[in-house]
Amino acid sequence: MKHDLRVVKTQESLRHALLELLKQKPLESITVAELCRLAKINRGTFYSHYKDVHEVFRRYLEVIVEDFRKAYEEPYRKTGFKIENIKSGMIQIFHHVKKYQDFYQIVFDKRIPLMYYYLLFDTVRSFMKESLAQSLLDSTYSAQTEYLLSYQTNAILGLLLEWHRQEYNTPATELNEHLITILSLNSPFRG
Amino acid sequence: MKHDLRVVKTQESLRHALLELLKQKPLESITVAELCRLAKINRGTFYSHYKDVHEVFRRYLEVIVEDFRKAYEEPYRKTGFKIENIKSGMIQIFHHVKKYQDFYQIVFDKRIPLMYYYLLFDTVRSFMKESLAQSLLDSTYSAQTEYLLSYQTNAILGLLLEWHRQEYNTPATELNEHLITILSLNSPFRG
DNA sequence: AAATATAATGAACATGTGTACAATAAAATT
DNA sequence: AATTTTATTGTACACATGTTCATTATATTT
Repeated sequence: MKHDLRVVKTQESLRHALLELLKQKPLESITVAELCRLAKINRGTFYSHYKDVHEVFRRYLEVIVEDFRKAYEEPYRKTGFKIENIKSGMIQIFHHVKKYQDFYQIVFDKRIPLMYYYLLFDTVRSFMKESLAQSLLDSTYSAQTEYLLSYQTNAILGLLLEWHRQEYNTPATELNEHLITILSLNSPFRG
Repeated sequence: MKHDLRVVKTQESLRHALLELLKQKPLESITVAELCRLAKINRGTFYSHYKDVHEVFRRYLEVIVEDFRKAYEEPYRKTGFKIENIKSGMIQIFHHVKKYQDFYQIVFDKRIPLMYYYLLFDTVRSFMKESLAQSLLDSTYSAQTEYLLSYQTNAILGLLLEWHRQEYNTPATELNEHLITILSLNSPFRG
């Protein structure tokens, strides 16, 4: 009774229908009704699984964001958490975003709720926090640190935001260089 | 025929009704129908002025964001655009946000479209860009600069985001100090 | 295979959305 | 003050939302 086949079938149908509709129209204009029509799922059934169309998208996005986390982690792994030794070629996040450009275009769309942005934000921030905890003494950790973390996290997301505005035309490799340059100017965690 | 009194009356009624409803419930749950009922405005009339409830809020918020811009400008004015001489007491943005906390709580709510965030972002970024243009040679300006601007702009907004998560409990004066400390670590525009 | 559990369906209901249009009311213009 | 202009109203319509509940279908368990 763990994975009822009927439930699996229903959710797969809905997810598949959503991806199909996203090829045709923006997420914000997709209604529960048409999603159910296409998926051949009763609307009442939909509501027993999801609150709204966003929830279908969010569950799918969570898988992608997990991949984002891994991409973000990469330079930390490569440098053995000596992040000051980072090299441009180690950066994977921009390649990741480019790979899932269709999704990030939705995430950064002005009509879309902040919720997805926060999903990214939390992912980056929690990883940054962990890696900072390793390299910092407990005594130096303060309320200041929380703000510094959010400052730095959001700065990184600012690059993605700008990329989005440039319609993802800048090559990922160029963004890698930009990030390295910025990081060499801004080194908040040094000393 | 510039300012038809009927139009003014209608828009004032709707704005007043919105502020009234916001005392009771989140923006996302306010419907056009109930807004019109409270404002005693025909629903058809509503649609001849606004696309949706968000548009009523957005127009109101634009006034507040203009005040935000002035608050952001303050240290630049006080230092005569020698921003490296900034002192904690010159910073006004956090006082501004605290003053309009009720609105910023909405802007940063996870259910709210990114559009309002972009309103803030664009305000900060365009000002930063102007003030940077003054202190920079034309030749040093490049695509890199666009990314650096978005990086720095979003970093500042990261502080507001963290403040929101801390439910605005941190005193504004403490945030001033945090910002000064961070800026003294991060000085991307020096030299 | 039969019994049991439960997910999915279909129908209904009150309310909201977005649009259209003729009738009315209230402005601005003369 | 009379005329013209136009904003607002009332009504209607097709469709969407979110919920409820009895019925049916299809899993899982025995």
